[in-house]
Amino acid sequence: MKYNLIIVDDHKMFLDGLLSILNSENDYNVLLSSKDGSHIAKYLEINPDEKIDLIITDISMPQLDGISLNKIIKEKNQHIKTLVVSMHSDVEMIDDLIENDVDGYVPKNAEKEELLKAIQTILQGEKYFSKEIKDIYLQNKLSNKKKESVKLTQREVEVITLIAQEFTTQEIADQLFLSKHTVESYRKNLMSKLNVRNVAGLTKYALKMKYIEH
Amino acid sequence: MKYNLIIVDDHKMFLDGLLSILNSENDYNVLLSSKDGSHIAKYLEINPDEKIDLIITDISMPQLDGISLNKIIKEKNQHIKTLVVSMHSDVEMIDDLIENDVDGYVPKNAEKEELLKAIQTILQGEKYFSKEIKDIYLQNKLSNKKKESVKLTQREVEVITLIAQEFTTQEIADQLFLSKHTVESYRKNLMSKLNVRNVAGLTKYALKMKYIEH
DNA sequence: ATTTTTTTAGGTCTTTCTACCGAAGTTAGC
DNA sequence: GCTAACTTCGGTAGAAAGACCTAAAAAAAT
Repeated sequence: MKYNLIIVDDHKMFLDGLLSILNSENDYNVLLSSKDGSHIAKYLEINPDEKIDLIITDISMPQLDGISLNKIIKEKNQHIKTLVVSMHSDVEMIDDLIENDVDGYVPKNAEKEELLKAIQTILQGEKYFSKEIKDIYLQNKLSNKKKESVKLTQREVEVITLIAQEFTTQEIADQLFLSKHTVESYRKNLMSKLNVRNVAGLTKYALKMKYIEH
Repeated sequence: MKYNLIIVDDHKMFLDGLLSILNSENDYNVLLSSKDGSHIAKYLEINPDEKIDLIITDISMPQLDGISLNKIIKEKNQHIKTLVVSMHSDVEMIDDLIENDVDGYVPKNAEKEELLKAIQTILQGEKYFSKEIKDIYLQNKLSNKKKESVKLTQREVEVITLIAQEFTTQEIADQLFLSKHTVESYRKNLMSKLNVRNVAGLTKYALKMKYIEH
């Protein structure tokens, strides 16, 4: 009896690669492969009785991102396992995934053997997170004991967004109907909260958090 | 007679995928696959007589990025064709690649068929750039007629890199053994060249061009 | 209901940035 | 060889940013 898999990745070529790796194994039957998470969500809705064992998914996808897709999957089909294969290894993302009950995470620069091991482990009911991911996660958790999660308030996000959009303090003050002193306070607090030295640091943070587009 | 290929990509899994795609074709013989561009550079130096037809490479790689690798390849081995397979589709990057005589560019979300077509086309001595790439390129070139290609000098790149790394003018001056006036001149010229207003704009540009890491 | 956080704003002072100016030696392109 | 671009440095001056401080009303959390 073969396991039934579904693969989602918007990089078609990667999808092809994964497919040929899995097809060369005898245990797996790839039911469906798609470059769009929303297809999968619809498929699950239409075919509730289909026996699916594992869904392998990327994180960044155009229509429906991997995290949301995972949420949708797990909401209605707790028995379906999910494995994320991605090139992003931010702590925030890993946090997000763990909270959403993902069963495993393997970076795209992992070896083929590791991927297969991850699939096997997960199908046996265990979790699989690759060493790199665990390291990043732990290291960050340990070093951030005091810092805790740096959370910006709504107003702070507004200000840092405008700063990263190259507006001057006065312009930001005008736009938000604030005193320029207030905006300066925000900038100061932002820098100290985020532990950066100047606008360059704030801009990088805004980009990382996707407050502005690249 | 098979064609000899070399593949470079730091995403091991993608590499495996590419390999299995190419191995399923009969015309190609993958001599070497590596996740590090510098290996390839060394290999070419050690084996100057090896007959290599095509090198397929990613752009963003840890040790030696695709653009630099391409430059090294083309400097000593004009007969070797190069195909870039990447997920980045910025105009600047495409510009860079064309200037460095890359023979083709296919995005990672392309179909397997397109990849094979690209390889065939290039091996026949023509260039192959996928439609998406050509579109992005043309659209941007047309809208940027006046801007022209903004080229930064080596020194300018050094300065903008340090600016984006949150160093102050004085610190940059000290590091580069320049007067702070000089550094200020550079910053001013950079802003006017790149048409940005301040450090935030410079930082975003530095990130886009990957002068610094995210 | 009380405490904490957020939002707002002011002052002072130093440093840095940005905008102008000019200029000279070096390198590279034509 | 000439010209253009690059690299370097200087001055002046004003705007903005960044380092300190305090503080109070509003909102959120406990």
